Amino acid sequence: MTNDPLAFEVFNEIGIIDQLAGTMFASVMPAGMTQAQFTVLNHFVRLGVVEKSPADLANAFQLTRPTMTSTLSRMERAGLISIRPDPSDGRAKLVSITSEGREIRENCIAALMPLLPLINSVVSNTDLSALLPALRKVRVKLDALRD
Amino acid sequence: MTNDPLAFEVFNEIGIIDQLAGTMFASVMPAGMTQAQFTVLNHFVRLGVVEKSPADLANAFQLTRPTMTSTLSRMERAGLISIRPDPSDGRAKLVSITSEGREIRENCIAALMPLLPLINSVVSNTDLSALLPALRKVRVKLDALRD
DNA sequence: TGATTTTGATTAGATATCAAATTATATAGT
DNA sequence: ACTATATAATTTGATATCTAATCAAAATCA
Repeated sequence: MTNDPLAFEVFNEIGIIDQLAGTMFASVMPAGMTQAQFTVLNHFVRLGVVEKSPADLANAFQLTRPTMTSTLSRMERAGLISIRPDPSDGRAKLVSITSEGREIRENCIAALMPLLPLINSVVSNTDLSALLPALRKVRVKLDALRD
Repeated sequence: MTNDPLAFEVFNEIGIIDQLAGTMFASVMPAGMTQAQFTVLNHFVRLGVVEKSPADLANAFQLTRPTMTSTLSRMERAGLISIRPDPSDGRAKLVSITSEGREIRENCIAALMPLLPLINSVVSNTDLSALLPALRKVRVKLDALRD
């Protein structure tokens, strides 16, 4: 039936899983919270980042700067982050997470947790454990290709 | 470092790979051609579909009907598909691929092919072969969860 | 039959994403 | 110092995607 090259089939499966996982994610998030915004909040908390420029954030997530501008504007309007001019570079800005942003992120994490038993009920941790290093390997190699 | 549950880490890797693959895909596609549109063209050719309603297509790709309406409109405007009223159901429509759509799809396939040696140069077919059934398994289970 | 519910498609209004173009500030080069 | 180039952010205009709301036609049911 599917006579695609192996790599395309793998990417196809990955695309479908990403879509399914994304739908599960969205279905439990608080109103208005998106994956893009959650990723930014998570970055600040998980890595203990205090301040970072939009350009650095765009690089970290491998998104274009206009995309970051757009997401950050919305997040600032929602009170999740704070943006100030960079005193040492007139072109740049510095983004930081607000305490409200931290709270919202905690809520998101809490909302995500109930998904785990659901996922584990159909996919064993054994399978996931086997998958993780294999996927990492592919990701790293593919990432290195971007040059 | 990353202290996430296994499942989240796996989904995270999958998300990154999907993004990287999507970028590679987009970089070789002819102007204006998107993954969404290519998927529709491919569906008609690969499965030998003659006519199918927008609702059926939306189901096949697990997208909402408004999303299909939007994509199909653009594709019709571009001459890739043809849309006619369903004579047997006054609400429905029937979509089919045009000969121009077939040609464009061939061009896309041809444009995609050079990616293969590039991918194979960093990821072995052995690794991909191992990954495919594992991913399929997860995809199927996750898909079944959608109920 | 007549009213209710379901289904197909669309429109409206979001967010995320990109490429191309613009503006402002820095940096480099001569 | 002055010009040319590079970098940061943004604006514009596109596509894909979603949810909610609308309209029309079909199917169900009372």
